[in-house]
Amino acid sequence: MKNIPEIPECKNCVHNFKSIFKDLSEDELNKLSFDKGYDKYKKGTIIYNEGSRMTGCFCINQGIIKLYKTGIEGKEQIIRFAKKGEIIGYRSVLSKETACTTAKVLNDALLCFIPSVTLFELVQTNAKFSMELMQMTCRELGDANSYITDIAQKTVRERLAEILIHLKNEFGLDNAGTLQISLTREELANIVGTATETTIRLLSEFKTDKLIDINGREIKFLNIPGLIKTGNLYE
Amino acid sequence: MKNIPEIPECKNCVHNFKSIFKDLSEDELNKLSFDKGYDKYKKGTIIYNEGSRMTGCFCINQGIIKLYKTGIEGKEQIIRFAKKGEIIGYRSVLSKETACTTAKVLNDALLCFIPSVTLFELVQTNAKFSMELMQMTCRELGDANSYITDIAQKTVRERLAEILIHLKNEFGLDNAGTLQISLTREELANIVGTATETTIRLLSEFKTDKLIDINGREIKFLNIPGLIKTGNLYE
DNA sequence: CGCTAATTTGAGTGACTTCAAGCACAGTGG
DNA sequence: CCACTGTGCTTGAAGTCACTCAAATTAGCG
Repeated sequence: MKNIPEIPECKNCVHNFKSIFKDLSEDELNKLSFDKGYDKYKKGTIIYNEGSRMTGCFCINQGIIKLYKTGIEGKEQIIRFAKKGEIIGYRSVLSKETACTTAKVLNDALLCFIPSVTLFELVQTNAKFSMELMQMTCRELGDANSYITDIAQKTVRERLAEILIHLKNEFGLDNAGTLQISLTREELANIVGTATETTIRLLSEFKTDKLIDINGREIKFLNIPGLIKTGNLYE
Repeated sequence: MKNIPEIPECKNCVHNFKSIFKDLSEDELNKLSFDKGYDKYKKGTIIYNEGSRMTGCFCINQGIIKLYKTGIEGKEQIIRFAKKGEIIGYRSVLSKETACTTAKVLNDALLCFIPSVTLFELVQTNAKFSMELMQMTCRELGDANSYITDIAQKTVRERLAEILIHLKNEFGLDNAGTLQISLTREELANIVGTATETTIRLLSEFKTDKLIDINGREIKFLNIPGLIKTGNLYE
């Protein structure tokens, strides 16, 4: 199991996706490459735990990471997923609090580790980067506030439809319309904030209503406007 | 209605509470004072609406502001309250998005208006201030994530107890143990994310259980550890 | 080794319970 | 007098429990 690819150079990586590091100078990118760690993580590995002190944040080079909080009686509440090009753990590093979520590998991942000092240095010296980071946080905060409203006011049915649309926007569909992230029913339930059985029943209903088609964990989108309507979105 | 007090000097105001502007230099504080607007707002006034473009943010010199989103069928979801020394609207200014909440005056308020350019200038030139602002946002994001988990997993009863404790920490009690913010049952319901009737019933139950005492809108805390337990907090 | 047997994990269903929303209406007090 | 509070009653959405079934893993063993 020792075929970790060569450590990627930040300056090559950064421009492939609209990375948070896109405003860094050549020198800063080189320094970042020099400072950072790099490792492979298998599915199911915990990258960091809720409540642990962070020594840096992670940039995802490959794979999908699930970020969740552990609530009453150990039930997980999924806060978000992070994919290629996104960074995780930055919130806790910046606020100097302990991690507010647990990060677990959903799809085998390659992660770069950016030490706290390096991140702070960049924030202090590069105002554009700092601004970019701030804006990302603000956007995330806006999303969180929206989700609070939804979870407080919408029915489970509406929320499930909404989450499906959200996952589509985040991870996309293949040519056949199949969602490009594979989640168990339980995970789906833990995003929506409901019981696994309820999620199963509602997915069946959506299938009956010809909104989606299901093949195991594959979810194929048949009627996107219908889902949007079911989720009470954009109104 | 023209007895607006003299416009407060930022340099005098900033040190009274742990303001976000505490790291500004004398010059920067003077410039801030010079740039800013100042006005009195009566209870019920809308300061800005969800979806509107922001031209600046507001710093609260006096009063309490209610920040809420409007959900399905106009039902309001209260996101937070802001009081003396806190700033509102900054998220939308920084992220250059439209306002994600509506801001309404709960208790007659005196607000300073900080134009966007002034805020951006400070962020660009004062790394310490920028850092402080970022940390505030990160903390708020952490809180939002926690609340998502609570609202998704806890019962209404637990959430109501939790909110009462939270309001206590935010607004304090007087000597008699009475909560120093006055909310209608409906507003309380709109924080918790439940129906007004349910809130009324639960408050009565809390009273029966000797956790609180109620006199109209006055809520007196009788058994704080009991409330903490009811809210499933710190476990 | 290869091929069952045993165990685990996830998906799906049905029956039952319960929490909380919704509706209607009666006070009440600023 | 209108907005807010409070109460009773009903209904429904969603949670819980208890299973079955299928597929995937792991163990066992000749």
